Amino acid sequence: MALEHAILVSLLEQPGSGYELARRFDRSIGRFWTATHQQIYRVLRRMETDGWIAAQAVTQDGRPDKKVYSAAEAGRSALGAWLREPVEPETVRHELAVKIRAAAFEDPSALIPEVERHREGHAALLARYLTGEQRDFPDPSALDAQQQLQHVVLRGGIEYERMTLAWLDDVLATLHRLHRHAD
Amino acid sequence: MALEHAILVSLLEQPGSGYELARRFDRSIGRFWTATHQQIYRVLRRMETDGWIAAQAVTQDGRPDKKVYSAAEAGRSALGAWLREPVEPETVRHELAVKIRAAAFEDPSALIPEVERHREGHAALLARYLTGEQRDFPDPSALDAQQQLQHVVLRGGIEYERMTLAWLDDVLATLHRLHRHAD
DNA sequence: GTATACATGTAAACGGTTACATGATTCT
DNA sequence: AGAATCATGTAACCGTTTACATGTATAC
Repeated sequence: MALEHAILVSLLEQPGSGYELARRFDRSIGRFWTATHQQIYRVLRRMETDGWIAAQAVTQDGRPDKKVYSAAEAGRSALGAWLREPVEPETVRHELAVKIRAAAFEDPSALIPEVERHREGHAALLARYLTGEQRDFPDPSALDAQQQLQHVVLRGGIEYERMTLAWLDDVLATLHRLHRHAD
Repeated sequence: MALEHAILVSLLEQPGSGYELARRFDRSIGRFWTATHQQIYRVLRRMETDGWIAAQAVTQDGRPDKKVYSAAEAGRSALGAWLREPVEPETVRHELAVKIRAAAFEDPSALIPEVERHREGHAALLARYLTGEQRDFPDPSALDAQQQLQHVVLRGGIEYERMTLAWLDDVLATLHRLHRHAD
């Protein structure tokens, strides 16, 4: 389980409320770990009970009050212990790949719009990553350790999207070829 | 959920028992969808109840009897309906990326052996994919539709591993650079 | 007036993981 | 004698998803 640890990293980078964390998980952290607000609130309560994080109530006017969490010493050392544990190989769940193999038993060209929609999504994501890279890391030679590590993770996302786009083009070419030969 | 559909695809490609399916999920199908035998047996029973698959008892001597499942008409049409549904974007769970960002709050060089172990795993997987490609698709111009679709999915796996290897080299270079500057 | 953003929760259902269980056969 | 392969299952637990719930404030 890494949701606790992803939350710890986010709170170490910047303290925040459950709501703010949920928004971060929709954006930067969500690139490599997704979570809904329900999960986040539940885990935050457990982490507070365990002393990994500390909450501070912040009253706001014009807006609901919020609880701002920050990482506590116990959380920091738990993160360190987790870092030294070996990573289990990630379990793969690639629905589109299942569909592509399933297409052999239906009309393969019916998948073309689906794959094109996927392709557009990945192209849009790549564009957002590249914009974010220029905004957040304009001068790669002037980054501290934290930023360099954030940047290398972002580069991974960028390369993943590039590879995926090229592969989806390959998939589309294959589907079109099968379509032509089915005529 | 796609486990049902992954099982259907596998049974359409080749009927088999729960045990045989579990082995396939450890190999070819496991490239893009993982499942343990417990999950598989549970889902097979549900699918049989729903009429998606049909079982045939096969008595063997020298070995335990087995139930060989094959896809039924209802399963085939369920697969077709699923194919026409839009794919939800996959939820990402990339534990190593969380660790890399977490490394900013610990000694980053402590992650180096971990990343190297990961790198070796991906290199070994790439080698297996390439061997499998040569064995199963020696002549890409002489493939039927089913094989072409299997091949394009395998090419996706190969490109994913290549990209990951290059990225892990990038990560290692970053960690080494941080280590040198920390001296 | 309607939609969106802010802010936090409960409850139920589902899917996946881990541990345990059984029993025969073949290979070393 | 012990390990690995074949073959199928139960039970408990945990994490994730989805639906429901509430209420204020701001923007259009």
